[in-house]
Amino acid sequence: MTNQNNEVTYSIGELAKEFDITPRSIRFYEEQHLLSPERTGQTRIYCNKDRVRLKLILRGKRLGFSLAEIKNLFELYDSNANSMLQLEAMLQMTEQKRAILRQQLDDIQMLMNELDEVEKRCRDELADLQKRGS
Amino acid sequence: MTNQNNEVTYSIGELAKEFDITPRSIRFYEEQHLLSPERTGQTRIYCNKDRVRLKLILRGKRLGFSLAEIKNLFELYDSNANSMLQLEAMLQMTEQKRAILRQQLDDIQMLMNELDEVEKRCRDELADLQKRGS
DNA sequence: CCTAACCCTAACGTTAACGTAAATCAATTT
DNA sequence: AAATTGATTTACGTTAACGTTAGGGTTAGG
Repeated sequence: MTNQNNEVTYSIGELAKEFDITPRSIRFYEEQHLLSPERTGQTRIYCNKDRVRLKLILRGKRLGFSLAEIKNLFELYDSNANSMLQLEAMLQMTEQKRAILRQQLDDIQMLMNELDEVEKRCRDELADLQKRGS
Repeated sequence: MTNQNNEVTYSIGELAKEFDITPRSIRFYEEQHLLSPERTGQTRIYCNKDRVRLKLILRGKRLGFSLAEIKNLFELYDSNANSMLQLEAMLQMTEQKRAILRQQLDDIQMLMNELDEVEKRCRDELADLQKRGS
């Protein structure tokens, strides 16, 4: 659908289907102030910006962030910080998040290596079985 | 400490302190069959293998895996799968986990880019403030 | 007019991963 | 001997992130 400004809009059901979650979840994110869609009467109307937000929420979740932390990141991103103090606090925040992401990169690298090992042992075993079997 | 075989061992408190978690958590992991330390009387005695396990648990957690999934990975790793069916199931599992990790790598990359943006905007703003201020 | 497919609010239920409190025991320390 | 320290079990409490149920409104189609 499109609204009066000819922008694309979505119903809650459409978004739910697209991202494979339930409407309940989307409403819950709103309750937690991670979304704030327009309304026509009672019905929620999501614009493209809302859709992007939702995508970001789900990405954050995949990375193990809590909804509170994700909200935190949003505020950081939206913030029109104007005092030096605020700005410096923000730089600290970004650095903190960066550290977490670096740690995750390390973790992923190590886990991948272990999966390689498991897989190799597995393939060797399989080859062995096939030899004996034939 | 060392046990009768001259291997290094740890108390629950030592491990808790080392990894900055509570003994309660460690006991809980045991309850969920992620650990199974020796005992002397009632007291738990952790060997180095247990310590490595614990480290792996925490790494899994940082990556957003549930304890059940981590247990799953352990079984996969420990498994002496001997039938072709088991081995193939295992290969499927590793591929599945790999897909998740790849997704996370993507997610991290994107989030890092956004942090770059936030930081850049922030530094610009700061520079601007300093100009006007001087 | 009915019902099917949407939407809504309100509120209680559920699961994972521990936290916390109570009561007890063993080894040191004072 | 008394107190401190660190271990144990048992069991109820807690938080996050929804699931689920109940009750109700509105539009399109048959």
